[in-house]
Amino acid sequence: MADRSAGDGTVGKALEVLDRVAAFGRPVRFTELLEDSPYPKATLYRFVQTLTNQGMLSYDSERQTYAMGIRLVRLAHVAWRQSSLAPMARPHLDALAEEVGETVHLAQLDHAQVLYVDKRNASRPVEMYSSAGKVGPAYCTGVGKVMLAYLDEAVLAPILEQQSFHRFTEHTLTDAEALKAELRAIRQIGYGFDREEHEPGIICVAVPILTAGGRALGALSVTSTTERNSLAGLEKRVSRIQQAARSIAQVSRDWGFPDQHSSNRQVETN
Amino acid sequence: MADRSAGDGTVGKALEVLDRVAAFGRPVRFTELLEDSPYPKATLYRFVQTLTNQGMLSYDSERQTYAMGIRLVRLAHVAWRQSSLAPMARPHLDALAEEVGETVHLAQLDHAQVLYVDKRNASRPVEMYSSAGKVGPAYCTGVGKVMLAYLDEAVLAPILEQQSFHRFTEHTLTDAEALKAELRAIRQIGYGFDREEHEPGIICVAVPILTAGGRALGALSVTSTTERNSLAGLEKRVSRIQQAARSIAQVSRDWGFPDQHSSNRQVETN
DNA sequence: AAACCGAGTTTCAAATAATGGAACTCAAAT
DNA sequence: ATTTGAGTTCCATTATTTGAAACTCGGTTT
Repeated sequence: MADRSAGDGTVGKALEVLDRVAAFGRPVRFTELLEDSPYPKATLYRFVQTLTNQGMLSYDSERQTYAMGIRLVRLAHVAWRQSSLAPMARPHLDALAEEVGETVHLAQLDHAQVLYVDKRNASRPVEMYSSAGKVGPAYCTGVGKVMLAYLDEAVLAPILEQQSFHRFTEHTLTDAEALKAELRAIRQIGYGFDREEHEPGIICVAVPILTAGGRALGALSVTSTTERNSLAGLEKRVSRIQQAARSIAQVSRDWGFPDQHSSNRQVETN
Repeated sequence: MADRSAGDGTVGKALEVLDRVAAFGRPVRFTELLEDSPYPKATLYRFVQTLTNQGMLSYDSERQTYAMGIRLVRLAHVAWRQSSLAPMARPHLDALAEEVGETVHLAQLDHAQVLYVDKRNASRPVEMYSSAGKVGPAYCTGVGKVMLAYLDEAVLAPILEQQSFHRFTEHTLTDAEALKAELRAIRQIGYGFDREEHEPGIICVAVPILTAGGRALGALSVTSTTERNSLAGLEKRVSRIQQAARSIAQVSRDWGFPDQHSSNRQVETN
C-alpha cells in the first residue's frame, strides 16, 4: 500500500491510520490494527484515541471496535460538491443514462485509484454513496485506463511502479508493459474498453473528460454485461458518450474548474 | 464555533483547519483562512500544506484557493456504510417515502448538529449527497429537536450552552428555555414538529429512532409545505412513520449497531 | 525606474509535543 | 489461584512543531 503520508509528520501518520481503518471496511479491533501497523502499541493507541475524540473514527465500546466516524460524511459532502465533477455533470449524466439505458459511471482519479463520484443505474433510482466514494483499481477498469492514458509520463511512471496487478479475471492485464500498450491504443482512438478485466461478464466503454490542455479531469463509462451486449454494441455508443464528456468538460471550463488537482508540492521525504 | 480539537495536539489542530475550510463551503484563499485563524501565518501555512499533500484538501494553483479534497469522499464512503443508519434503513425509507409521497429524511446527530444521512425525494429521483452529508442546526429542525429530546441531561446541557439560536424565521425558537419546554413536550407525545422554524412555508413531523435503552440513534422525518399540507395533516402520518422508525431500530439491533457513538473519553483539556 | 506593497513562502532556535519501552489493569481462560 | 493477553498509562528521551522574522516575487504606486 502506498505511503501517502511520507514526510507529513504526525498529521500524516494519523491520517494513514484512518486509511488503514477504512481499508478493513468493517469495524476493527485495536489489535487488528496493531498487527500491520508500523507504530508501537502506545503510539497507535494515541492516534486512535485522538481520531476518535475528533469524530474521524467512532468507537463501539461494547464490541471494542473502531469504525470510520460520521464527521467524515459531513466533510465529504463539501468535498464532493466543490472538488468533484459530479454536481456539474449531473444533468449530462441524467440525459446520457436515460438515452443509453445502461449503468453509467462518472469517475475521477484519486492518487492511483479510480474513485467513482457519481452513477446512474439503468433500472432502479440512484443508490446513494453505494457508488459515490467507492474506489476501484485503475489498471483494470474502463474509466481507470482511460484516465491513465492521458496522464503525463512523469506522473504515470510512479503509479505503474506501485501497482500490484492482481489478476481478477483471465482477461486482466497483469503487467506494466501490457498496460502501457493498452494506454497507447486508447490515446490512438480516444476511448477504451473493459473487456471483462475486472469481473467476468462485465464489459464497458469509457471516454475521458478532457481539459482544453488535454488533461483528463475524469472519465465517463457505460457498463453492460456480455449477456445483454457486446463490445461492438457498446462501441456504437461512443460518440454519444463523448458528446456528454465534452459537455461536462465545457461546463467545468465555464465554472472554472481547476485544471490540476491537489498539486503535490513535494516535501523532502528525508 | 465549537472547539472539538481541544487537547488533541497537532492532529486535532490540523483537523480543525479542515473544518474551517469546509465551513466556507467554497474554495478559499490562504489569507481568508488566516483571518479567523488562531494560528500564526507560518503554522497555518504548514497545516494547509500537509493537508494538501494528504489529499484532504485540494489546491487550485491557478486561483490559489483551497477546497476540500477528494480523499474525503473515499473515506466517507466507508464511514457512511459502517457508521450511519442509512444502509440498514434503506428499504424502510423506500417504503415510507412511497407511501407518504412526501420528502423523507433520515438524520443522525453529529456533535451538536443534525447530519442528514439519507433522503427520499417524493418527486424527482434522489439527489446524491445533496442530502447525505448535509448538516443543519439541531434546535430548529424536526429531526434535530426530536433527537435532542432523548439525550441525557448531562450531554444536552453543554450542547444548549454553545447554541447560537439564530432566528431563521419568525417561528424559530430563540432561547434555551423555549427549546427545553419543546423537548419536554416531545418526550410527552413521542414526536415533534418543525413549525416553519427553519424555513418559511416548510413544515415537518419527526420521530426518533430509539434503542432498547431509550437512546435516540437517529430520527426520521416527513417534510411538506404549508401550501400542500398542514401540521394536522402531517400528524396523521405519525403512526406510520413511527412504525418505520421501530423497524429501523429493530434492524439496527439485529445487526448489533453500536448503542453509543464515538464515546468521548475526555482527555484533560489543561 | 526605483521603491513599495502584500500575498505567499522559507528559515531556525526555542518551546512543545510525540515517542515507545516498560509497567500496569483487568477480565477471561486455564 | 495463576496465566494470558488485550487494552491502557507512565515518563524520560527524542523529534517535531512553533512562530517571529526574513525573504521572494508579482504587481502597483511614486
